[in-house]
Amino acid sequence: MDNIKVKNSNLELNPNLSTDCVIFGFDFEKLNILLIDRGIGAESNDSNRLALPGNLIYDNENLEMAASRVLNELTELKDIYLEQVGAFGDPDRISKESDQEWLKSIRAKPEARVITVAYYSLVKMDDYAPHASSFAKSADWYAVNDIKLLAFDHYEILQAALRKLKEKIRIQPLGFNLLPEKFTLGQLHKLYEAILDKSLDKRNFRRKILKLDILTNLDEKQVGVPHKPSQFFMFNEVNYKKLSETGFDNFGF
Amino acid sequence: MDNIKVKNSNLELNPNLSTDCVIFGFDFEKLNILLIDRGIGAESNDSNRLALPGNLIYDNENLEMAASRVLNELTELKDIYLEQVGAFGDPDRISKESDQEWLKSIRAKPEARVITVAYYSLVKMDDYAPHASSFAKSADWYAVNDIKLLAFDHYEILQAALRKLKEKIRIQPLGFNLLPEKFTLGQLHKLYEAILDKSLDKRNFRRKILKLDILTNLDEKQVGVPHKPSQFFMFNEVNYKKLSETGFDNFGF
DNA sequence: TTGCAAAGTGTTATTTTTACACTAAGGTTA
DNA sequence: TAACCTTAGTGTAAAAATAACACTTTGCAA
Repeated sequence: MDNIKVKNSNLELNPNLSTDCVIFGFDFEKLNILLIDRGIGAESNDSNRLALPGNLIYDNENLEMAASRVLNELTELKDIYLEQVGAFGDPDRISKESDQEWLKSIRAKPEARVITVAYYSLVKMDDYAPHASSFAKSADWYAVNDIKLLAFDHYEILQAALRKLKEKIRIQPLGFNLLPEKFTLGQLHKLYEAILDKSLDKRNFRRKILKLDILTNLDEKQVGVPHKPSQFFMFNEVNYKKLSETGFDNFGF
Repeated sequence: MDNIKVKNSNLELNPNLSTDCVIFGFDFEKLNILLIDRGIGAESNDSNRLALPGNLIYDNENLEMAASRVLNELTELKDIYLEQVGAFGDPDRISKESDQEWLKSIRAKPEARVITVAYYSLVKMDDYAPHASSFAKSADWYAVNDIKLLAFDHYEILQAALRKLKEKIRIQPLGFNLLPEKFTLGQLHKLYEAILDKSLDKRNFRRKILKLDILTNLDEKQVGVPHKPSQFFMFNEVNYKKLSETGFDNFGF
């Protein structure tokens, strides 16, 4: 780690290339996203203050490394699942006045044309405690569904990431990166509903997810819940990984 | 068009940003790709001579415009279907010796770090007659399955484009951009087999594709073929477009 | 006239999907 | 302590989709 930082700091940040991270987390209720507050604009409810965490890319970094670095600087998490969303490069994507104002405060060449390569990542919310970082005065989780506006073209990037995530869930198992080690089928069910943004029949969901053979029943019950306690499950890492690689043709909720 | 060219020529090509096009065509037998021959390397069968058409991006261009410009310079085709494959940006993606040699002959800063944004496009092969262009001494169609090696990281880009195309065919109708106006069900069948790289049951394919309600039977037969002549079909543009937008959940061959 | 090559056509068994409602367990409350 | 609330957990039947499979037709060529 330290080696890499030293190496990077000796090299130039490329003024034309940046990366932005769409960091998803799940709180057992809804899908959340980690955003930084740029701390400009008067209203505290001005969503334009919020932006995806991101930064310029060093010339010796590959794209995923750069995204991983941004994620790590912000959350101190390592080895996090990352998936490329795509490149976003409209010539005027950073030229809005409020965006330029902010860029001037943090960048050497705020007017340079920048294309950004966006990645989305899935993290366990418990693993992250919000705190500041080099490029963010503050960072926090926000419910995805509450976000209506973001800095730059970040709202568009978020929507693209959501689309990708929804596609992904159709052909690969999902949850390993978003849920704690032990979880209930109800929680997994809620996660799928949150990502797909629609309700799924409980019995059909259970039958289908169990047939995938990626879950291990821990024979351990919830305690202290004011209703029938649920069984805990964990992912069978071997089968989960196998299925991630092969994918499945039909998981068409 | 001319306006755009003039505007572009007044602006700088950004030395850090390029676009590459994976241009697919179908010859009723197999999937083909349009590649340029860099004309270096001794052996004529040295696939390393071949590269995806691509170029640096002007600072006032958005990414799709740039890809569209490259495609248009090469083929003189306009309004072609383009889909982003993603960004490719390993720091050493252009540093291979033979690649550097070529870059020196065509670029001002051959050593600059370049990330490329790749697009794939689907074109009717008949609409294109191979010819040279500003960035290509020669260009020709090659069978996708024969390609084992390309310049830079272009082979990797091709594979990523193929993956995307295969995913796409599962959820959207396809063929409009690859087939002539009139075509037979056999040709459409072969197209699907070529893209998915596996054989599909004839009767099941026909039933499924007809159920989509995107085809119009022209009540017109092939003539001069040494076997039972086939009916010609065309796409029903309205239904095709509608289905492109909604997509379908299951077309899981 | 025979042969060849691709077109065109249905049925059946299997699998997958969808829709749907009640009982069980534990804590909370009146 | 009984009634209540909340989530867990369970099965079936109808409908739809998929998969597997073989023979006849048409036109030209030999």
